[in-house]
Amino acid sequence: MGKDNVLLKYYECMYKALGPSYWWPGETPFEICVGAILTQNTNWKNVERAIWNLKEKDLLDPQKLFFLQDEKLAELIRPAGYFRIKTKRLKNFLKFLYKEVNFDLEKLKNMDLDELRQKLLSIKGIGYETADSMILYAFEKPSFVVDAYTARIFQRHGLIGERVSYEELRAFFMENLPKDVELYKEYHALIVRVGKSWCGKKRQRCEDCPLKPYI
DNA sequence: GACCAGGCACATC
DNA sequence: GATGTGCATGGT
Repeated sequence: MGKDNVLLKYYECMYKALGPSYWWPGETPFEICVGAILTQNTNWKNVERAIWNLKEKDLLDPQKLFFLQDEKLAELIRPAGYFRIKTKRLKNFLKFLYKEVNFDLEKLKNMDLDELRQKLLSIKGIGYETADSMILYAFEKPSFVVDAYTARIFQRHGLIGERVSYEELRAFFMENLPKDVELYKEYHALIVRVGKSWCGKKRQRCEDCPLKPYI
């Protein structure tokens, strides 16, 4: 990929069409982490309901959630779907926070990116996308987030093959973009927004997408 | 009613 | 390594 970087052109194009995204929607690093788990294969609207339930009871706090009964937590996050398994995943994350940094998220921010990524990936229920979302949006380190939209859009545009793995796709972006937190944040956000409105849906091809000139 | 949504772990080949 | 399946709610 040359230095008039195609990926940067995509970025400009999406940004011009849609404007800034102000992502991640969430007031604290912890809220962002919770949202990252709850939004796994789930519409964000449903996640908002779940998070609102937690906020309403003043429970959106690592220690409070850690001590909250599983059944209670499950009931509160029910609107986000997969509520039983997500309860376990949240609890796994909370146990990690307790054991690793005694609930002090600031300490995670001080870790090296690759070390933090490895630790997050070792938690059951946190896979690549969830880990990278936390690292980028909650802990503000330059780890590019790949998701279903990313793969679909760039496959449809012919920039990548049909069967690229998550790690390959992430490396493709990270090797061809400056390692910049704000750029990565906005880039992923724009991809999701383009995906929702234009050419990223499952059974759809590009029609009036702002990226059409690049196909 | 079918299909989809900002995935992941686990079983199986 | 790749592929298939269960997990669940709410919107279109």
